[in-house]
Amino acid sequence: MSRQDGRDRQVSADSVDSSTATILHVDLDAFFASVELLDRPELAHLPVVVAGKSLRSVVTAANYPARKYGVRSAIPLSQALRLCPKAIVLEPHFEKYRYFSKQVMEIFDDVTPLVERLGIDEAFLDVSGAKGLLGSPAEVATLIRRRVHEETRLSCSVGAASTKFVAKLASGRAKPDGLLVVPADQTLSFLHPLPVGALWGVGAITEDALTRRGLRTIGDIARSPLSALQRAVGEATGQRLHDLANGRDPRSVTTASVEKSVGHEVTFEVDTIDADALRLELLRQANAVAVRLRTAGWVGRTVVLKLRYDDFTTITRSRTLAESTDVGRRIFEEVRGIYEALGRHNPVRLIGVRMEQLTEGDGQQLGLWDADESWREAEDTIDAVTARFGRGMLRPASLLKVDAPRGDAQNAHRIDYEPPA
DNA sequence: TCTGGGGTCCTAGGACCC
DNA sequence: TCTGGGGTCCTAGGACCC
Repeated sequence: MSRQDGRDRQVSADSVDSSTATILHVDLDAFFASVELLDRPELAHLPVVVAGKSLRSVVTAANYPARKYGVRSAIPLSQALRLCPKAIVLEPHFEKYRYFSKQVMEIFDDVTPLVERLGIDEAFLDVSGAKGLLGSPAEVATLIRRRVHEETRLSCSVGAASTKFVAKLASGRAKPDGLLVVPADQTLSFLHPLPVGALWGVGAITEDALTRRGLRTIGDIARSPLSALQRAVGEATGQRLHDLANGRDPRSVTTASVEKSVGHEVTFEVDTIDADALRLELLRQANAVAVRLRTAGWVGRTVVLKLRYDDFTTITRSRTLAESTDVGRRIFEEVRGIYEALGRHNPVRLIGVRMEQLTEGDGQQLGLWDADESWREAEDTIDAVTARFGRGMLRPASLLKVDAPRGDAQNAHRIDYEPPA
């Protein structure tokens, strides 16, 4: 194996034969925090976390000085501040992250057409075809790291291996600002000492189930009989863990992915039992989901309502429609029906709407800025208005002004209405 | 000051059909 | 009168990932 880090950028990548490690996993270091610090370089050596304003927010990113205190992504902000009271809290700016993500992904696209994006800040690259033009995988990785730093001032870490899973583990071990190459013939010696929690798909609960059976390292999993593993964690997971632990990962780097669902959810600042407020939120989310469906040219057939109560118990209820839809009003009616069928409620902490069973639209709907589509938006807005001010107080149609010039996406659903006197 | 928001995948039970 | 097995669809919940 060969490790390269920020102090030692050019040296060790050449010291090992990387020709079998043709899959790269590139991961930006502490991405959200690093982007924020581009504008606030004077804070870079201080503990910084990125988190929303809400009292109920969680840490979405922590820089390395903050991690020294045990602050990590996904822990509640309140806990982070207990661990590190001096931490500086910055609000997230997702537009900026998308911008930098695009810059970085374009560098990847320059290197190989085989790029598989994984969220906003990481990707797999198959560089087996780059050998002639750009050099060995280690050389390609070094090139990527240099370009990312030169063009964005962000640092990233790269793992190079013969499979996706090992490449991802390697990038994690290379962090921050490093490169780790694991040649194919060193895969098992790299994997087997690692704890089971390092396996893809093993979180806290599965880790517990495995360690209770005396399986502590990936090597233990590799040597465990498949059937015993499957009894412990289920058929599919058992098979997958057994394969990964033995260095088998058949997944190739794939560029296209098909979305299976779209949804929105929100956690309230304060738990609520106000049925009107909940309905209004459902309407807002149903519309937002519908807009995303139409923008993508999809329709969905299964409507899912998600509720989390004040005691954190979470339920989902779904209904499958006879016909797929991309109309906010239709989604709202269904989800409202599901909600009302539930009867009485404890205080609600979170509410969400999701559409599943997505397929391509039939082409009848010409887009957001089609006049008919805009009228659907108008109808949804009428519902929002009447939900807020009460039915019978409005003659909605006469109060609405729909501004939707054909083909003008910007104004497509800007709908003005006059609130009641 | 306990626990976000976007998702994917898997399991298990029941209905229903052949 | 009692009872197969396979396959698909639907629903609910939960683990996990970024």
